[in-house]
Amino acid sequence: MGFMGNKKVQKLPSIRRMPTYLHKLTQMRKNGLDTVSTTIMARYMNLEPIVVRKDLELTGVTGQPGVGYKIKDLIDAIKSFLNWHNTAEAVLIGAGSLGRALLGYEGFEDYGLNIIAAFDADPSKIGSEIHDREVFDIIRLPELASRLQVNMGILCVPNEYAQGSADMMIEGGINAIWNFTNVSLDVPEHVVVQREVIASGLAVLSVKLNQRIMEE
Amino acid sequence: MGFMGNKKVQKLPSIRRMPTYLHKLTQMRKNGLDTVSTTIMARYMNLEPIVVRKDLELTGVTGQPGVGYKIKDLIDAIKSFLNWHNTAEAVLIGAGSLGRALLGYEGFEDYGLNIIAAFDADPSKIGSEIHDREVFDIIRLPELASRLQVNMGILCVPNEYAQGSADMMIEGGINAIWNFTNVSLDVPEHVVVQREVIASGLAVLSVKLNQRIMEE
DNA sequence: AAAATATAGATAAAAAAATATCGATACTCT
DNA sequence: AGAGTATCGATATTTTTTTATCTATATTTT
Ligand SMILES: NC(=O)c1ccc[n+]([C@@H]2O[C@H](COP(=O)([O-])OP(=O)(O)OC[C@H]3O[C@@H](n4cnc5c(N)ncnc54)[C@H](O)[C@@H]3O)[C@@H](O)[C@H]2O)c1
Ligand SMILES: NC(=O)c1ccc[n+]([C@@H]2O[C@H](COP(=O)([O-])OP(=O)(O)OC[C@H]3O[C@@H](n4cnc5c(N)ncnc54)[C@H](O)[C@@H]3O)[C@@H](O)[C@H]2O)c1
Repeated sequence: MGFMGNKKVQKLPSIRRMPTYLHKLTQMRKNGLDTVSTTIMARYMNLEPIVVRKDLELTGVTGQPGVGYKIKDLIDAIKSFLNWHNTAEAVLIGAGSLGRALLGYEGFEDYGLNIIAAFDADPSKIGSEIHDREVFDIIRLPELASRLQVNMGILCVPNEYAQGSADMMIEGGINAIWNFTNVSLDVPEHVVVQREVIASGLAVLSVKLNQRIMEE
Repeated sequence: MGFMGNKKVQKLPSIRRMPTYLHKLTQMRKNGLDTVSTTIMARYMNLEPIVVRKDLELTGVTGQPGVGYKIKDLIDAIKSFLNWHNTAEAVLIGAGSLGRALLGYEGFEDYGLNIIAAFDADPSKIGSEIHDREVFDIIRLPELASRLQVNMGILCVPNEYAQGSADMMIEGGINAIWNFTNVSLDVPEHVVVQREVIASGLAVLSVKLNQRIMEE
C-alpha cells in the first residue's frame, strides 16, 4: 500500500549508467571510430562486459557477434531510450553557488537539456545575466513558466524555500522537478521528482574506504 | 574475470539513503523530538516503512515495538555505520564553479567532511581565499597533501586534467577520490574512487517523466 | 585453410534487494 | 480494565539485478 510518491522505475542502475556510455561513445565517434565492443566499454567504466551487454540490450540495439556494436546506432538508441533526442527546456530556481555552477555546465548540451532562464529572490541578482541566461524575479515564475511552456524545473534554493518554490513551479505547469535541496518535496500525483543527494556519494565513498582499510 | 577496479560494496541502496535519514533525524532532534517510527521516516522519504526498518537494521540499532526508535541512538548508529563520527579532512582540486559551490556547502559539516584547502592552476585564483579556504598552486598538491596527512581528495578540474590531478593526489598519499569529472580514473588497487555523474539523475528524471506520460 | 581468439545473444543460475506476514509489545482511548 | 491501534523484530517470500554458461558468428593469426 504505502504512500505512493513517484511510481517505481525499473533498471535504475542501468539507467544511471547510460549517460556515461553516451559520453564515451560520443568521444569515440569524434575520434573516428565506428564500432565498439562491450569489453572496451567495460574496461573504461570498470565494469564487467556482461553488465554492459545487459544495459545495452535495454535500449533495443543489437550488435554483431564477433564484432561489436555500431557506435552510431548505440548513441541513437541510448538517446531515444532516455528521451534525449529532443532537447528539453528547463528553468532553474535559485541562482546561488550551486545554481550558478549548473548554469555554466556545458555538459548538459550533450544530454539534451537546455536551461532557458533562472529565477531568484535576491534583488541584486534579479535582472542580471548568468552564463547568458537572464535571472528573473521569482514572483514571475508561475507566469513565465506557463508562458514558456517549460516542463522541467531545477531546484537550487535554500532548503527552507524549497517547498514554496516547488509549488510555484507546479502552478506554472512544470511537471518534472530536479531537486538539489535537502527537502523531500510534497507534490501532486502527476509531477515527477528526482532528488539529488550529494551526500549519498560521500556515504558510499566513506564505506568503501572503511572497507578497504578493514580488509588490510 | 574482469578488471577489478574497486571491490564491491554491498547494500548500496541502503547506504545511499543514510544521509537523508541522518538529515531528517538531526532536524527532528533540533525540534525537541526524542523518538521516531519507521512510518514517519518512510512518509517523509516516500518509501515503505519496511524499507526504512531494513535500512536501520543495518546500523545495528534496535527499536522498541509499539514505540519506535530513539532519535539519538539512530543518529549515533548511522554516523558510526558511515564512519562519520570522526571528521574526515579533504582537499579540493579545481576551484572553478563546481568547486566553489562545494567549498561553500555548509551541509558537509553534518556529514563529517571538512575541506581544508583548495588547489588550482589558475594564477588569478592561487593565493586567494574561497569561503575561508586558501587556494594553493596545484604544483604543491603532492607535498601539501602528504604533509597535511589528508586522505580524501575532491576532484573538480576540467576533464582533460582529471587523470593528471588524480595522479598527483595519489602521489601525495590520498587514497579516496570523490570524482566529479566525466573521466573514469585509472588508479592503483589501494585507492577508492567514487564518481559522481550528475547526468545520471537527469537520465532517471527523463525516464520517469516519459513513463508518467506514457501511462496517461 | 585451419586454428585460435573475440564477440553478441540466449538462456540459466545466483545473489541481492524489496516486500509480506506474523507474533509480541506498547501506547491510546473509551 | 479492555479494545483497538501502532509499532518493531524475526522470518519467509517475491521480485529484481547481477553473473555465468554455452552457442553461433566473425576476425585474426599461423
Ligand atoms: N553548494 C553546494 O555544493 C550544494 C551541494 C548539494 C546541495 N546543495 C543544496 O542546494 C541548495 C542551494 O545551495 P547553494 O549552496 O547554492 O546556496 P546559495 O545560498 O548559494 O544559493 C541559494 C540561492 O537561492 C536564492 N533564493 C533564496 N530564496 C529564494 C526564493 N524564495 N526563491 C528563489 N530564489 C531564492 C538566493 O538568493 C541564492 O541566490 C541548498 O538546498 C543546498 O542544500 C548545495
Ligand atoms: N559545473 C557543473 O555544474 C558541473 C556539474 C557536474 C560535473 N561537472 C564537472 O566538474 C568539473 C569542473 O567543472 P566546472 O564547471 O567547475 O569547471 P570550471 O572551468 O568552472 O572549473 C575548473 C577549475 O579547475 C581549474 N584547473 C584547470 N586545470 C587545472 C589543473 N591542472 N589543476 C588544478 N586546477 C585546474 C581551473 O582553473 C578552474 O578553476 C568538470 O569535469 C565538469 O564536467 C561540473
